[in-house]
Amino acid sequence: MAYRNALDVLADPTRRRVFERLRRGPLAVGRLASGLPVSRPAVSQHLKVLKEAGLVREEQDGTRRIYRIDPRGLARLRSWLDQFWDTALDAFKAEVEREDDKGTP
Amino acid sequence: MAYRNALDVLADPTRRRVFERLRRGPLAVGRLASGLPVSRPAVSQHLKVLKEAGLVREEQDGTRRIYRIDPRGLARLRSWLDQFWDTALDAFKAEVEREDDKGTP
DNA sequence: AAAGAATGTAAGCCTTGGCTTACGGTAAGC
DNA sequence: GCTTACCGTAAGCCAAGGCTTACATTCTTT
Repeated sequence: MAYRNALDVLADPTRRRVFERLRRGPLAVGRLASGLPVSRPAVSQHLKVLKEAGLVREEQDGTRRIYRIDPRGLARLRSWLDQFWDTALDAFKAEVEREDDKGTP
Repeated sequence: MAYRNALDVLADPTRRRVFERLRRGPLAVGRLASGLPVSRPAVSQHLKVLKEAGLVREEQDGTRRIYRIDPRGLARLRSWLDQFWDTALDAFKAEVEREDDKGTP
């Protein structure tokens, strides 16, 4: 799969846990992995995917890599959902009104 | 996998296309499948998953099954993202302010 | 320069799950 | 009642991808 959007990326439970741990602030890979039931390399691979999707940023600090959430990735996901939200809700609303018309002739 | 949330479910591209086609209004399975590059049973399976996740509702009309988006599923996904959005953005904001403090002593 | 710490990468295994074909079931029309 | 339309389900195949172990790399420290 060449391109993975935010939904693809956040689908995996472990990757979601990684992402949710970053919610409280930046973390190094080691500290990130120490609270999860998978190995450190596994976390590293998840971070790579999250980074490619624009959901996290990376910053080097000596021998450590500090990861933090990139709000731009969140914004893209939010806008997708918002757009969906609007049209889907409009359709739903119109549908309900049609049924109301039938109910009260 | 016993329980699948909205993110898991909407991760699959085909399933996302099914869901997005329902955005414009209710559709029967056959019509839904006729615009997609997969077989009708495949669409049927996707609809089952979407239904279990509370993202669509089903209604019988003769021999046809009409599917439509269930706004409640969308609402759950939205609230998850909103909660994430708030805390992640707070952390990001506090972080930027710390760097500003260092920049202008 | 040598050693240690922290992380990314490669290779391989193995489960998950999406797709197809084949089949079963139910409702409408003749 | 028999046929046709429409749909869900079962079984099986196969690619995608997550995990681990082993190794390579880079930076710091002494």
